[in-house]
Amino acid sequence: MARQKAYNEEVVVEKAMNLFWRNGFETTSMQMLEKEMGINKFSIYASFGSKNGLFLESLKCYMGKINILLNTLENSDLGIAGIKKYFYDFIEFTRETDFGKGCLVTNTANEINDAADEKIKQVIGQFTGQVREAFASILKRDDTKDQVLVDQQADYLIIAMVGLSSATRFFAQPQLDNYIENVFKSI
Amino acid sequence: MARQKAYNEEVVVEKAMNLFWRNGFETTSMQMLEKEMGINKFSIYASFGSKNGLFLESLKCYMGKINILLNTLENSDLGIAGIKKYFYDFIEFTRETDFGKGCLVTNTANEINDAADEKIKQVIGQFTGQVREAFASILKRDDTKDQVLVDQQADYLIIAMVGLSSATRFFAQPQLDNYIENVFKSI
DNA sequence: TATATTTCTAACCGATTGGTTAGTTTTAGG
DNA sequence: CCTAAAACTAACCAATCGGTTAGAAATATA
Repeated sequence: MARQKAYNEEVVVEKAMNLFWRNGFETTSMQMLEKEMGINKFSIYASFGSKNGLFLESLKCYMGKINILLNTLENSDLGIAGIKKYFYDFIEFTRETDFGKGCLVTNTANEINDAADEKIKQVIGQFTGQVREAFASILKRDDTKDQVLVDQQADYLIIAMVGLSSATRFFAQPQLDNYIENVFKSI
Repeated sequence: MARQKAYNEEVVVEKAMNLFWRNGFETTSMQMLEKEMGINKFSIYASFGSKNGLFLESLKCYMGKINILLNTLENSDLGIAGIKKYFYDFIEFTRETDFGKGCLVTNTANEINDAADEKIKQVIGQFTGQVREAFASILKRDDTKDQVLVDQQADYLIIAMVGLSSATRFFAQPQLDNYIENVFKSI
């Protein structure tokens, strides 16, 4: 009954996600988003309400991509070797984006302060918990490990993963390989 | 021959450093700095030239504090146990500042993009190299390790340290303890 | 083809950004 | 005590921030 949208929301969100990923939330201005998404500021606000709303959708888009890696992990029967493979897969995933900027969620957690938007903080917590649970569910398959050990190792691995996320931004592949091999030597 | 400064530059830099540490470079505005440092914008520009100049001095101030920990490490004869102690000392150091914000240099490295000020990028590189060398010099004291192993372990430890820096911001003490114990289990 | 509804363009909003400057206050040396 | 030099206050600057809005353009339905 009226004029139709000249853009697809999923498509433009992915473009926004890439820009946020490359530059961080604060550094990414509406001007830059207009250019990258190829649509006018009006359309961004019509579709996503605010810069925050667009960023939340971008985070969800990112998490969708990570979930593919997590599903691969959970469907594998490699045990701890599968988790190690996830670490390597994650590096490859971040390299695919042609700029090496680690994990968007970790970067966001590093950027925001306590006064940040509650929904964003919530998404960060959910995502971290989700990855930790994926690790724990794999570890739990080995019934020689009791729950205490599973929790300890999952806690260790999620922190090692946060470290890897930063490391992919500043260190070369041989150092990252060396890091991962050492991380998995201790479990 | 003229009016004298009503403030001490070292004192106000430390205040600026704390504000930058708490909020990051971009989020910290000149308004906030004026308030925290207790001096007028004019005086800040007279003493430090620019927001960037003030930030560089703040980074140097931070590194001076870390150097105290590194000196303690290099003067100890605890070997790897001394490096482990440095990890714990670092956590305590970040907790002392009443807001838990990890390592200012790591945070800065996470925040800036490729187009950032060259001097800042240089300082980050120098600092990372300095900490890595401190680790390497301790590892080298054990003459059962060859140079290749020393380099590998130093590379591993510097990445683990970057990870710890982020982790202090989001994880509680038991998880951090668990992380450190696992890190040092493998070397 | 007429109309109702939505999308779009582009100018605009107040607030805030980092940074500057004119003019006043202070103070040490002559 | 006078004066020159530095420190200070506070008003100001253009540019940019996220966000809004009036009016033109497009289009599915009647």
